[in-house]
Amino acid sequence: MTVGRKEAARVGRARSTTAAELGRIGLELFIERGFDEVTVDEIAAAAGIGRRTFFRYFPSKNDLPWGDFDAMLGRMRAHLSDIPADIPLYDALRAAVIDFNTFPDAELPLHRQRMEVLLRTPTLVAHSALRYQSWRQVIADFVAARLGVAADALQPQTIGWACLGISLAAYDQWLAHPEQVLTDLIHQGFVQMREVFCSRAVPGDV
Amino acid sequence: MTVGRKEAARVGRARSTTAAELGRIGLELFIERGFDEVTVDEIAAAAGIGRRTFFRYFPSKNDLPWGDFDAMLGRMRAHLSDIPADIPLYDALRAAVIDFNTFPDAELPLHRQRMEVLLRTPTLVAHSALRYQSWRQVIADFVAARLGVAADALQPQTIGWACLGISLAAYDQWLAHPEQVLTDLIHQGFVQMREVFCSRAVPGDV
DNA sequence: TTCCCTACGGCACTCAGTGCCATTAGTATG
DNA sequence: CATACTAATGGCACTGAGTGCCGTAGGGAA
Repeated sequence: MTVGRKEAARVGRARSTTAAELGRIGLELFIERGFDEVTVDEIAAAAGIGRRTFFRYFPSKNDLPWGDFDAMLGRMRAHLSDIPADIPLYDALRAAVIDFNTFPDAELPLHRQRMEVLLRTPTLVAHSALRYQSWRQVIADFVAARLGVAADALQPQTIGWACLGISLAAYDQWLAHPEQVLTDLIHQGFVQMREVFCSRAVPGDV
Repeated sequence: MTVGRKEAARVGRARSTTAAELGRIGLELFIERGFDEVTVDEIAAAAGIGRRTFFRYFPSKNDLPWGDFDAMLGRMRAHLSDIPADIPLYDALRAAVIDFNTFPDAELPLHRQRMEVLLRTPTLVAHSALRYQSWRQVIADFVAARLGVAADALQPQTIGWACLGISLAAYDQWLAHPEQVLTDLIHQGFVQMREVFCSRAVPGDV
């Protein structure tokens, strides 16, 4: 079980590239010409590998633009578990979602382009639904632990959807209005959600 | 501009089937053998039409299980515009979402099977994202009108996501626990959303 | 060197989806 | 009835994603 940080020396033939490198090359092509205008053959050729090999690095063309999303989920999970128990759930969620979407200024331009591809290409909008499932589950697990209920119960799942929705609506604004600040938009989303859902209930509400 | 209810007599060759009929046949196969196990060729053969013709009734295999979703959206839009202006936004949304997902008892078993296919097949979960865009927009348009802001503004879009999330989380519970009542679950989702988002804010919250 | 192990990549195949176009089956008109 | 017009059908060929199979290349270990 050598979990060497680079596992520099392994048996067998050395890998000819990395998922990160392949992702960089592919994303560049997508940004330049549009997702649907680039074939897997072209990405493979640009990376100097065979088409068959591409599918050993990414299960599908759709997965390429996401980069190492699982690692990001891991960090969000870690961040959530670091939040003190006396912070109210609403504030904890807001902090975690904002943290998840906070990037160094230097990375913002590329992040914007990546999200432009991901959120403005119908094929990818569709495929993203599968990634969002894992994202929502991270939120749901946290909410479930806080409330002492099962992670697949209605409330944690509903809140998972709400947080996802706040994020995606914020991204949509951010892409349309580049002068705005992404994390501010997420904050506003949380506030505006509260505005609507905390309006006075009519009599008879449970 | 003859908008005859059946337009019984038109010029040109008569259609050999209908989208509804094709949808019925296809859905039956999907329920029986699973979405991924049925090819378009098989659906076409079962319906007695050519494969090429299938794609004139549905833009993709993924669209078949949805039936006439646009018509349902139209009804939701109509229902929303019938809601008196003095009903609070939260209550109006809850009523509309519940109404959208209310079906006669006789239709429930089939509806459950349809949703089972739609929500438990990864391919369709992904594709659904595109349908949900239109659904959310109906909600967003209503919220925007109520609040007097643009339909593509942050708040209407965020609330659109929230309502979608409440619905889908409720459907997930409903599929997992057949003894529960779908519309009750949606109601609970609205209540539970409020529970979390209306918890006391810490000082400094805008 | 030889062995072993792992990654590579070519090939052939399935299936979704599309453009093209000849054919079919209707209605309208003389 | 014959002809003209119109719209749907469906066959054919093609592109592109994704997969199983398998021989080969390139690395470390004995």
